Amino acid sequence: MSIGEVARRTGLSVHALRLYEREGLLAGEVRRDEKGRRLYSEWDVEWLTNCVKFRSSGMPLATISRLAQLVREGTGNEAERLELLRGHQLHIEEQLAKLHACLDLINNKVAAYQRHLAVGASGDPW
Amino acid sequence: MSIGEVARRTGLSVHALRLYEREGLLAGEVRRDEKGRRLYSEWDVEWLTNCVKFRSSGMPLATISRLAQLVREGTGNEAERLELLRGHQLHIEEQLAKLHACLDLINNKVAAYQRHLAVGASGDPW
DNA sequence: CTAGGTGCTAGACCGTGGTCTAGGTCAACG
DNA sequence: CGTTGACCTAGACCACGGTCTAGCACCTAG
Repeated sequence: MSIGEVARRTGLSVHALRLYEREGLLAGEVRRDEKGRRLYSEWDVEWLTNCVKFRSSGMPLATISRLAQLVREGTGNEAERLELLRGHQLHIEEQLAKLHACLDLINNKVAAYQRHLAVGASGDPW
Repeated sequence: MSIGEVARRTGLSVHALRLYEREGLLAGEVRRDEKGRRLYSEWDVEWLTNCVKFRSSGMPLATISRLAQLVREGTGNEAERLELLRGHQLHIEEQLAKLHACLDLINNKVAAYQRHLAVGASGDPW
């Protein structure tokens, strides 16, 4: 599968795909054809799809790279992979808490402004 | 209240506080004492606390700045404030969805690795 | 008197995560 | 044959959100 195809399927740009490769995010070597063009496997696309999820939940490239490295190294380091994943689990839970806190704030403000606009209330909700 | 005190209370650095002011994030003018030092009100701290929440939920400085501007301009633009807030509401909901998607992935992987480690199963979960 | 702590401004610097460009190779189309 | 389009590398460039420095002023304590 060509880089363009993978870009379409993952939503990443070809630039980003090359960057990710340079940064070592890919578990599994990227093969090349005779002309030096990258060839991706179905499995690479799955992995990259996971990378996209990690990224969109705030995992830094360096961390994904570390995970990829562990996977590349093969069995024997499962404990470390687990630790890394659990670290990110915590991180996500913190983010969820912050998002909920902000959502509460906004919901209140939105409700206040809606009342304000509907009733023509006086006094600035803010 | 001095900038140092506000830094302590909001968790922002004094550098960040000055940056925020330059970027127009503060609704309400920051007064200065005779010697030119910033004086913050209790209300500024509340506002900044909200800014911190907005930031930690991914609202860009530019957007907070816009909101602050609307608030500074006084009543009459409530509809636009509401629109801005609802935009961010949507944004937060998207983030929540992404976080949950990643959390699902991680939970599965964590469970897989725990089984793997406990049972000494063969085959790499990844 | 002096040292330490706090504050000021202006502006340099930084990490992160990309994006874009230059300059080149190749294959297919018309 | 020329052009178009996909790909390659190396490296420049960018936005964002800060952080830090230089150089200065002031106050307080020792």
